[in-house]
This record gives sequence, structure tokens and C-alpha cells, in this order.
Amino acid sequence: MRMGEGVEWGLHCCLTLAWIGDQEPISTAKLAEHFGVPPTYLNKCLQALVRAEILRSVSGARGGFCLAKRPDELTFLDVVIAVEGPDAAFRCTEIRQNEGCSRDEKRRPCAIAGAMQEAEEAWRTALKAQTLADIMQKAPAAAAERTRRWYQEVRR
Amino acid sequence: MRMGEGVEWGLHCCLTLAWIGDQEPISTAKLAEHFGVPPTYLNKCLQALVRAEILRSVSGARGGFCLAKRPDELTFLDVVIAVEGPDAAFRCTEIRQNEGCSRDEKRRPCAIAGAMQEAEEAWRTALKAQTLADIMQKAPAAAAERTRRWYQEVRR
DNA sequence: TGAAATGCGGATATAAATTATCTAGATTAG
DNA sequence: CTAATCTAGATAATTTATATCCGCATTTCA
Repeated sequence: MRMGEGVEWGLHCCLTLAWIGDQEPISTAKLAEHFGVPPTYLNKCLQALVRAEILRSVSGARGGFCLAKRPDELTFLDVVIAVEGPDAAFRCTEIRQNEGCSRDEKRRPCAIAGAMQEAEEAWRTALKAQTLADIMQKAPAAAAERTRRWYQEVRR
Repeated sequence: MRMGEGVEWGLHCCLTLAWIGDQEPISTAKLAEHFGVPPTYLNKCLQALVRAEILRSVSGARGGFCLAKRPDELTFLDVVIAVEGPDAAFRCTEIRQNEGCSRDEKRRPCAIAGAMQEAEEAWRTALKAQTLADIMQKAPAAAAERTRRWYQEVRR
């Protein structure tokens, strides 16, 4: 079981945009170069974040992406769902149905699937409790400054 | 992000073996037929459970698999790790390194990766809290009886 | 003792998902 | 008008998951 790389990229991009603050948009190309990831594929992830209203995009020359939410209102769960989709990792395929269980049994949810779903709920709860603002506090101040210096350099 | 089907298969097989109790081993072929899954691939999952000492296997004619642990000592986490492997779903690829961060920053763990790891820890904690014995209690008694009847039929 | 049933591990094949690129069109600054 | 940029859909490449196959070791039972 493996989460797509887009989640890491999306989170780092959000953090970068948050540190730069509410200024001009930053293009996919600049973010991709900054992180050393393929630009066209990063763009797909950023588009997903736009659809989830986590980022705002600006078309045209000097266009790019800005944060669309306040960092204290943007949770890790928001980003994970936007990039990876809303489906649970464990998908019950109801193999118990093959055992020939009774109508009464079928009405009840599968206890195994229930336990797996509970665990994923705990995961989601933990992700929901982490906001971008929390991370901004935890990260060293040097990282924020470095990001701002980088922005001044590349913003043409 | 998607968990392999082997986890569901493994959990249901353990539950079946638990209900049958400490009797003769059950072959891959019988379990696969019972659940309607491909026998050779199910066998791979069962082998993984043997390596994790969750099941015990018996070679030769009338061979098969038995539970190797008491149901109250077998957690969902044990099965998930045995089948899916021990790696976390979120793999930090340290894209921040590309930003040219300082030696001091590099020494600290990435705050984003840390938050993701915490969430997975919550997931693992929840899986660890669910034992096979818990599920045996939650499931309807009819399921246990049906499983035992099936066993009597197929145990040649 | 030999034949049949079974698990084991490695090799291989197939299917599916992820990652990456490409193209054509729309939008915007200058 | 032109260059830069986002968007959406199509396609290609890569990786992972699923499934099968084979040769071998082990065990039951006739």
C-alpha cells in the first residue's frame, strides 16, 4: 500500500505558497524547478488542489497558483483527499457473500470491514487535526526565510 | 491509495480457521473455493501469514493451514503487516532537500513527513486494538455455525 | 514403497494503477 | 499580436498488484 507522490508535492507546494503569503501567483514551472519534480505532472496535482478549492489558479502570462485558504483552515486531510481521492484504502469486496451466508447475516455490515474502516477513520481524524498553520510553526524559521528569498529571486 | 486484496482474504481466512478451532489443517484449495478467490494467489498470502507466524502450515497429503496464535493475541495490525509489508503508505522523498536547505534544517526531520507518520501511527494503533477475538464476538453466531457446518462437509 | 495431495519458493505472465508526456484550446499581461 | 500560462483530454511509459506455472520437498495412505 502506497500513497502517491502527489500528496508530498501538494503539501510542500501549499507550505511554500503559505510562506510567501498573499502575493502574486507562482507558476507550475517555478514550483517544479524548486522541488525538482516533473512540471507537467506536478501541474496535474495542482489542478486537483484547485478543484478542491485549496488553491486558486490564474491563467495567462504571469499566471500561476496561490493558496485559496487561510493556513489555519487548511488540513492535511483536505490535501490528501484532493490529490488521492476520497476512497478508503481498504475496499471490502464482500468475499463473505460467497460463503453462502443468510439474508440476516448479509444485512449486517461485515465486522472485518467495519474494523478496517474504524482504523482509517482514526487516520483521517489525525490528518484533519494537522493544519498547514501547525506545520508553519513547527518548521524552522530558516526554512520560511529561505523560501521568501527564493521567491524574490525567481519572481522576475 | 489502495490496500491489496490479500488483507481481506487473510483476515477472513484467519476468522474461518479460528471458528473451526484447533482441528486438522485446511488446504488452500478449500479456503479458495469457500471464498471464491484464485487458489494459487491466495496461497501466496497464506504463505506470508506463515512467515509472520500467524498461521502454521502442514505439508503433504491432508496438509493445509491452522491458526498459530490464540484469537485474542492476533491483531489486525499483525495481518496487515504480514500481507502488505511493514512500509508506511506515505514515503517521504525529501523533495525539500532540493530547495537547498541548510545543514541545520536537514538535521531536523521534515515536519510534513512527521505529521503524515503520526497519522499512520494512529491508524496502526487502531488496527492493533482489534483482535480476531473481538471480531468473533461481534459477528453473528450464525456465521460461526455456518462455518463449522461447511468444515464438516468439506473435511472429507 | 509408490502414488497422490499438498505446501514452498522462484520465475514468469497479465492486468491495473501510477507517473509522465503531449496536444489543442482558452486566458491574460504587456 | 505574442509569449506565457492554466486546463482538459489523450496517450505513453513505468511500476505495482494480481495471477499462473513449474520443480521440488513433505506427508498420507494404499
